[in-house]
Amino acid sequence: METKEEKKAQGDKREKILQGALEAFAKKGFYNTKVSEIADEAGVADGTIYLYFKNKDDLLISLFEDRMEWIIDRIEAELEQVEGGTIEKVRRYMELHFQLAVENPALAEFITVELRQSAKFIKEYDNPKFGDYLGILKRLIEEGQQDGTFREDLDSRLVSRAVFGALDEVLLQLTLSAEKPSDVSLEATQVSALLIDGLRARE
Amino acid sequence: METKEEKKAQGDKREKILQGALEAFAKKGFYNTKVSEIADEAGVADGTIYLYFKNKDDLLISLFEDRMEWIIDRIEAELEQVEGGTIEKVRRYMELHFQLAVENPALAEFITVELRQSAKFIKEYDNPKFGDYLGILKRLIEEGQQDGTFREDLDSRLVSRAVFGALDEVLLQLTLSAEKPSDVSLEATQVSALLIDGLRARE
Amino acid sequence: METKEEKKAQGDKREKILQGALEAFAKKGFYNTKVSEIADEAGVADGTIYLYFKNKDDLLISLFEDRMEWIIDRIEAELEQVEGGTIEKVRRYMELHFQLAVENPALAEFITVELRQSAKFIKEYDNPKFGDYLGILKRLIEEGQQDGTFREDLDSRLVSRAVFGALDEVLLQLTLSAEKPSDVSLEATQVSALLIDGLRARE
Amino acid sequence: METKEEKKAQGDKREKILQGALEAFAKKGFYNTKVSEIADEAGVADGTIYLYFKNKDDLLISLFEDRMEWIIDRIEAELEQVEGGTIEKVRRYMELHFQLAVENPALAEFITVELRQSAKFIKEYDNPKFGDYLGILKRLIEEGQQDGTFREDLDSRLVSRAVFGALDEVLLQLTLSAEKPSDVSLEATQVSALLIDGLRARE
DNA sequence: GATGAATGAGGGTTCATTCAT
DNA sequence: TATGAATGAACCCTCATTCAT
Repeated sequence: METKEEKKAQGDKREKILQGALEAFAKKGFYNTKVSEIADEAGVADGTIYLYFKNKDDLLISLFEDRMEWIIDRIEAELEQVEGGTIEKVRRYMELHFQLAVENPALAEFITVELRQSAKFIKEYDNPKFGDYLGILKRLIEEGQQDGTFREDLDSRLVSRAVFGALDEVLLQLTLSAEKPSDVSLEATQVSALLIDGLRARE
Repeated sequence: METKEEKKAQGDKREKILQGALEAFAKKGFYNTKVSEIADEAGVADGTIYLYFKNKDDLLISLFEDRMEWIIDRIEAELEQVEGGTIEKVRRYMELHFQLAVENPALAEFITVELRQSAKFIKEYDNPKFGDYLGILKRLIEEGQQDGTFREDLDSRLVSRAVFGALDEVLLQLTLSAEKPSDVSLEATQVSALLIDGLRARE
Repeated sequence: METKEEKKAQGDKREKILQGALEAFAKKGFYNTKVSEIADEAGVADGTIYLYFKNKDDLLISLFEDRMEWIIDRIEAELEQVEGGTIEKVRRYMELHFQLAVENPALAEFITVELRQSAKFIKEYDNPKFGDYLGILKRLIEEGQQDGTFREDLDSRLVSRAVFGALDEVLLQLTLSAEKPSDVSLEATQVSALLIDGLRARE
Repeated sequence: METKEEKKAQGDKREKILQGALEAFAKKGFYNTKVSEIADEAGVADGTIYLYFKNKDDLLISLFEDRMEWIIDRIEAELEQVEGGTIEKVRRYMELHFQLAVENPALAEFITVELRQSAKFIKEYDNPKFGDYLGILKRLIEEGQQDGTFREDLDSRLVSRAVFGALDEVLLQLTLSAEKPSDVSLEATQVSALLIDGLRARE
């Protein structure tokens, strides 16, 4: 029992810091956020952050890893529930992408805005979890190509990128607009329609 | 004559700074670039930058404005040459998007990576030129919807965003990969195929 | 019995900390040594140190006091064994100074390097034990002056300082050199020769 | 003219910082001196220090180099003036050692207290100028050994160390005592007597 | 007593911006 | 205009010390 509680207490503080960082980064961006602001947001002392993370960069990377992992788990769990063919799965994937964003606006802001910067400038970090996330979509597309649902003349890797980009940009726009939407089903439906029809095999 | 030469000389120095900033931002990102590095790259003194720009933020914004304007001019000029219907124009738009990126790799890196950050964190700046650029695409789509080429059930504003996102993400990927591609026609073709087929009206 | 054991246990832990501090200070110097490193070296928790010492300064001072006392006891015990006149005693004093250093290299590094700093910057501490150590030498010199062995035109306090300085500097040099000497009798002999001949009364 | 003035202005600021650092280090020691205190003492902004020195360590090292060089020049110039044999020169060397200390009390405090620490803990710095300073003494001793004035059974390197140690320790004591002496000829004479008689060849 | 996670004041260093030349 | 030395506010991170367990 004791070890479990200790583990939990530790995890709690680490998680509080990650969450504080997420809020802060979403609000002001990585480079405009002071470590002390993260500490404030998390309700810990500045120094405490350095008990759990090597430095500010490491905190950013850890936040990506942690949240992407959570997203991947959620998406994969939901996709398993889907009854229907590949198209239904892809549609659901897109729907979930938007839905998670609406449920977690700070996370959405953080990922849409910071992912690119960090991909490029945090040295020697290639964000494997993001690759995993894209991999889910890539596999769905390949499934569709194999079962004849999707056209075969498109490279699955390239297309998964393009689809992600489309979703991400639309989300960015929603995210940045002053009034945060509580419902994005319209947007989700339209973007799905565009992309799925683009993917569909023609006779 | 004299005024013109002076104007030109001025313009030359201003342009050298903008170009220096572009190179520097592309290489290291806005937040990791020192003003002195921009000055080095431009071959001017640090202080000179402040004769032409209010501050570092203003330099970033001016760079966006200037380069986006240039891109818009190029795209609009090229689109006027296009013979053929809306589909041909949209295809050409996408092609040009990639082509300009290949011809101006620093510019491509700069825009794909920095546009989002700056959109969000440079205070009170809503990047009107970027709106203009998207506007071109939006108008093409609306033309297509009016002449029956494109489906009418999609919001042109939303779709133009999605299309831009798809192009941009694919470009980012190309841009970040170690070996810079000299030819991206394959990628351009595939992404066009996906998106244009998604846009097409069905009978 | 129990109290004695407790006392001993206490003493053991206190001594472990002092020894850990000695090793650490010798290796990296007072200002470059973290309290946590001392704790590591001593095999105790960081907080434990504060049960035995008021703070890091106090630990330094206590270490001086303790080790100087031990040195003084050793020297005095050995000097009592010396058969022969003042000259023999002074020679033995110098010999012992080097010998103790060779036997306790960490202690030698610590004292040669840290004594001066601490003498000056640890507030309100005038290092009485060091005075005691010098006092032994001073008294030997005065004995020699009274019994006619040593010249009387020199101030014993000043000379004891000078002699200590000579020994200390030579030791510092030996201590800092890469290969730690296991035998320093040559150095001891030469320095003795120089200083004792300098002290000797002339007819 | 202009270049010379510029050079001088530059030199002036660098020198002001060195002098400020010297005062500050003498007063509180290297590790207890904040960079901002040095800046205050020098009458410059904190950042200015980093235009002239890489970091705080570099400032310390530069200060050693610069001041030791000055001392060496002074000593060598004075020794050239000495009429008389080796003994007179060694006596003068010792006298100058004390005299320079009295004339430059901050410098004396700095060198007596900080030299050892820095010798050991500033990484990869072996203080060549200090070697030069000792070299002067070593050469004088060797001269004396060759012309028969000094005994030949002592290693000149070792003895020069011992002599320096004796001088340095006596100086430290004078330096640390509350009332700064304006005249140290007594001390100089006594220490000279001790050491020179120790060095002298016997018939 | 013993622990070590948590604290938060403090300091070295950076760098956008200024201004005397 | 152009320069670049100088500025000093800002910030990341360290580490001596505390205290709940």
